[in-house]
Amino acid sequence: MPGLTVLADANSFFASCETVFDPTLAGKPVVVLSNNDGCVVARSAKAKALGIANGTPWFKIRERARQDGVIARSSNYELYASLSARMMSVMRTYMPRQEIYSIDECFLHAPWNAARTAQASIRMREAVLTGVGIPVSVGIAPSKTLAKVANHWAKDHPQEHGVTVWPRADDVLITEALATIPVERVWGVGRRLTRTLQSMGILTALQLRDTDPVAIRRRFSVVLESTVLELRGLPCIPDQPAAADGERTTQILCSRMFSTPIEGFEGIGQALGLYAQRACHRLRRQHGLCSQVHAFCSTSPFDTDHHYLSLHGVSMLPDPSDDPITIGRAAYDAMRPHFDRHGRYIRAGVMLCGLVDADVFHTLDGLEAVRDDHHLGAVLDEVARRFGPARAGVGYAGIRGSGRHSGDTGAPWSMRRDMLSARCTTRWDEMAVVHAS
DNA sequence: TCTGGGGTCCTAGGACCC
DNA sequence: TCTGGGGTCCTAGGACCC
Repeated sequence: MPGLTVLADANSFFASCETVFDPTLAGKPVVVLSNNDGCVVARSAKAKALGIANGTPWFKIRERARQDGVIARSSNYELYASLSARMMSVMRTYMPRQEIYSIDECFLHAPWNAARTAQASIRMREAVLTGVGIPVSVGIAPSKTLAKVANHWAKDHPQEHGVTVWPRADDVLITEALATIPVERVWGVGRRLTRTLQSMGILTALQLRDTDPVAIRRRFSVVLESTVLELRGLPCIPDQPAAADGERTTQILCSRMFSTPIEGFEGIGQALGLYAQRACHRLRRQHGLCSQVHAFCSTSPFDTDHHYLSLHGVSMLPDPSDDPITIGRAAYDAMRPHFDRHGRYIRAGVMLCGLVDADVFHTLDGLEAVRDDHHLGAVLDEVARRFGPARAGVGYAGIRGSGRHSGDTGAPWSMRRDMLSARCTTRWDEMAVVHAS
């Protein structure tokens, strides 16, 4: 139906979240680090201006960054998820349909003309800024891909005041803008495609838009063909099914890097047990059962003194299950026969596949799921609901270290987050304190 | 010393069927 | 013994996203 696609995307979301409850960070170079304080995953505008790239390992730039006055924070996903939910709920009061695309961005459908859509977007942006404290940028266009490009344009051009409106794909101004945008900044064009496209002489978003879509489909795929059509203003990418509570995924993955390497199967077994229980918790939350449990672990690809090892095993469950003990044991059994005791492992993970709907499955005659007869999963879920995540579990999942974050088991390999901010919006004892004088 | 953690979709190719 | 064309389903792997 007629109307425009609106993409609202927070500016430097994680860094902005850190600033909401610590206003002393405003206007300063702030970076947020990945788990184990490994890489930079978000930068404030000032940090970007210092030339810090996303994905940079923190240990490589730490000294220099300190000299430059950069403030680093460990990632505080509990805080970010809470502020994301507030931001999304404010925005959906301004437009009739919202598709939450990631923690910091959503598509909105505006069934109006350009002027009215722009007005609503400006008000929406103001409401999020004053009500939640997060600055967002808005791109408005006939298709999602073009709205994404418009959103980048809004972020890169302060004179747009955070809202870029591109109502007609064939407008000469838009054509001129696309000519200045490198092809790798187009949504759906990653590193590999960029290289191939460049070798064909396609360097800008405009050149991609003006390439024959049929040729693109033959040479690449229907996905990239859609990208070309979307750049021409033809919407091809449908909304994902509503992101309601209990939404189903097709696989569940829980994996982590360790703060120090693990040698030997005992430690790997502990980690697999912990990750299996977290995956299992997510499985029950979406009312699913799984029929395959994958376990994997690997050594560091950066350790040139040792052979790189990447081990992977699968257990097929005789009957689909959501029981933490069954799934934990399956992860352990999947890895055991493949394990190489000579490795120094820095990562392990558990993936649940072959997911089926628990409510549908148990109605099938003659097929009995192994459904957590002892209700251990349900008890663990209730403990988590009342007291927060990771308060109780089997084996290492039931052990708490002295650190505040929920990933800390106290094991030597447990995740490190040395610069964690307070979870102001989800923990009574970490609420922000304001002094008046 | 120290390099994240989730997901989705598409395609090619093999197995199997008529 | 030899042999066609076309379809479906499944899986592994690749590419992408934030």
